Amino acid sequence: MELSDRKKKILKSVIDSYIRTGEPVGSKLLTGTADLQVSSATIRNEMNELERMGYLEQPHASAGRVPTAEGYRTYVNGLMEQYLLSLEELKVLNEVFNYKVGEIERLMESASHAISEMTNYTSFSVLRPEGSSAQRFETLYIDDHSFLLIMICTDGNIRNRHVKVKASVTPEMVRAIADALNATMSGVCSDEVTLQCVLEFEERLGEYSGIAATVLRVIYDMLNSTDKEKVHIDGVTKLLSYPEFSDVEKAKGAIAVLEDRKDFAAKVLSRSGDEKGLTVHFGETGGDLALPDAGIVLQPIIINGKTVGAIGVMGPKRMDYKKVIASLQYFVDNVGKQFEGESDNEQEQRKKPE
Amino acid sequence: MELSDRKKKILKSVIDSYIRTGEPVGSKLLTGTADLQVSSATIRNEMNELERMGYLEQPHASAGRVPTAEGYRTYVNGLMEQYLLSLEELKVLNEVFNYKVGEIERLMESASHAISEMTNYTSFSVLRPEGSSAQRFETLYIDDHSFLLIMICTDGNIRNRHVKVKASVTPEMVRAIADALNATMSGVCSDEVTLQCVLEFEERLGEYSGIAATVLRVIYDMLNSTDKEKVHIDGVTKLLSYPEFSDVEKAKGAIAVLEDRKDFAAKVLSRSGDEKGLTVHFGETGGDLALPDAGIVLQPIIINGKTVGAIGVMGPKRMDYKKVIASLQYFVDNVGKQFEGESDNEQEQRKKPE
DNA sequence: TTTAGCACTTGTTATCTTCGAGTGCTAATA
DNA sequence: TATTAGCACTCGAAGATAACAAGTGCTAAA
Repeated sequence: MELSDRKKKILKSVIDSYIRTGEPVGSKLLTGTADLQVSSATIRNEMNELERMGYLEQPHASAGRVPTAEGYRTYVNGLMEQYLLSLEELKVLNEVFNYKVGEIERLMESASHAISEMTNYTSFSVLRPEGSSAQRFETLYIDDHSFLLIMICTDGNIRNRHVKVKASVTPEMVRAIADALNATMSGVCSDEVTLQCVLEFEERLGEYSGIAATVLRVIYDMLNSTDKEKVHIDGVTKLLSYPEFSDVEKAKGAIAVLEDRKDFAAKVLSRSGDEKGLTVHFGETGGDLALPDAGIVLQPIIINGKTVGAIGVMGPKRMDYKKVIASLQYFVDNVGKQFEGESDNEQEQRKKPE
Repeated sequence: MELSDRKKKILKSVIDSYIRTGEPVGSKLLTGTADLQVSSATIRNEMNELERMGYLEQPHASAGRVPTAEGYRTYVNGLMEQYLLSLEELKVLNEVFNYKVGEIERLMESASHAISEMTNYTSFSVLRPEGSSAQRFETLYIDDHSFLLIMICTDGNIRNRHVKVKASVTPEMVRAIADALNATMSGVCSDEVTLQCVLEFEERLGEYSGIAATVLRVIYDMLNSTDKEKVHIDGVTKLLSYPEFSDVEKAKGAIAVLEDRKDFAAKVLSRSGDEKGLTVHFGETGGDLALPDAGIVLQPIIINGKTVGAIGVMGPKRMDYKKVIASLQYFVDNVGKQFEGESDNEQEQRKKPE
């Protein structure tokens, strides 16, 4: 059923007010608001209908109205006005782009921090695990007792480790290690490292085989760490400032969801895989991201058609969606600009917003 | 003033009980406890004295006694018995050593996680910023559009970045970059990069100078990120389970201290610099680590005489110090074994605890 | 269709009481 | 002299009660 113009106006006013104060809003409060030139009684009637239609509800019989999940949904999908980021806010966000060059991971962490600060909600960023396998290995001689072991993955990502050993190493030895690795281990991922690989690797090392065990350990660790979700969380305490979380149990519930990083990352990423754009999850209706008292806004980060992760905000259900959405969208738009087209740093430095 | 044996026994019993239940403990409760064969009246008298001596206090006139900071201090410094880690617990901790080879950073993070799980308190690990300057640069050609830029610091640490550029790169170009960097930038730290350096670097790049801006940006970022404290926090929600933090404001206070990572790291590290061993901070008396309701146990991590960071636990003031201390000490002892003597992996793999 | 008026509902807040745990003190006891 | 039983006292926690305020739905009039 379509909402009349007046109903829309009232619904919007109720939600705006509720977002601002957190108090259930009554008919009298709305009387002067907006361009509603009607009495409180009329508003009461309308609110009554809005309640029966499922957009509002009463916490208890003699309180004002509070938006339902459905109410929030229609609010977000059209009722709310657009939020224009202030110059101050733009400056903060742009600084993120100025100082974090190239690396999406730290760029997202910084952005997450900035967004948490400017919205005053908890924010998070999640990076999709790589899951790719090793394509090529390189080594770099550092000094008598250490060398750098570099793994170049099939997807272009790079992992490396500084390997320190008791025995003294030489540039030739380090080169031999790279050769042996490339001969035996290229293209494998962590569960494909068979005993045969290992033995062959040792054999190929020849006179240097004494170091094989150490190298294999490091390799094993590198292969495994590639496919680990990276979750960054910012501003947890902010959540605790809102009255909806003044009950510790509720606060614990919300924070626990974030703290179980592995599980949280899985949920966020599966959701970001399905949806290409920003999604909003209110309370219980968030599916696997269900949280009775919190709302979550989730923005997948897609670069060159690949979902590389997501960034988002968690706040009370009544959070300032327009501001949160504007911030996230500004970020993702600029990330796009910066990384699209074979991720070029140099060119983008000129284009980047001032 | 020395405490009589009986006073010690009573003080210990009070604290043991308070740690267990969180309730102020009264004289009657202690009657049957331990080997105290005296009436509640006698205990009352003793407790009265212990209060006047500053070891106990009453939350209000008609409640039981609660330990003061001084009480906890004497408890920790001798009254409490030693906690023996269970086989289960040893296994969990040892697994940390088994799976994280070599890299102190992730080893500490994993240990922090394990310790949080087994003690049920919040834990954290802090890494001292390096602050060293670049000694030498290396580059490694990856593909047409990217190369690896490696910075070897004066203290032996290594930072590196995968630099992606639009223009196509060649192995020779990449080599030229390394040479130019080594000629102009070795030995500098971030605030010593002068305009002169920059210009000279560009000049030395010669025909490749088009890439200078990108490289400099990355270098600048690397130089700065070296001296960033790394703080890892685990099990924040655990704190919220204790009644002393059932007031959100108190919980917020405690968590906020952890969340202001920069500030927290500074405090932890300054404290870890002064003290060589494990320290315990109770409530207000923690100096700069002051927290009205929380206790902190802090264990510096010292490798080859250098304080590289610290690991610690935060819980309610009445936390199970013996267990926390035992866990932290076990960890630090084994870290010592693993990394002492020019940090050798290979040798230690045999020694490491099973 | 709108509105003024009113009875009704219900959470909030404050006040008061009761209850119980625990104390300190005194006087008796070993 | 050290210990203990007994008791009056204190003070917070928990519960009951009442006053209050906010907000509603409904009715009847405009």
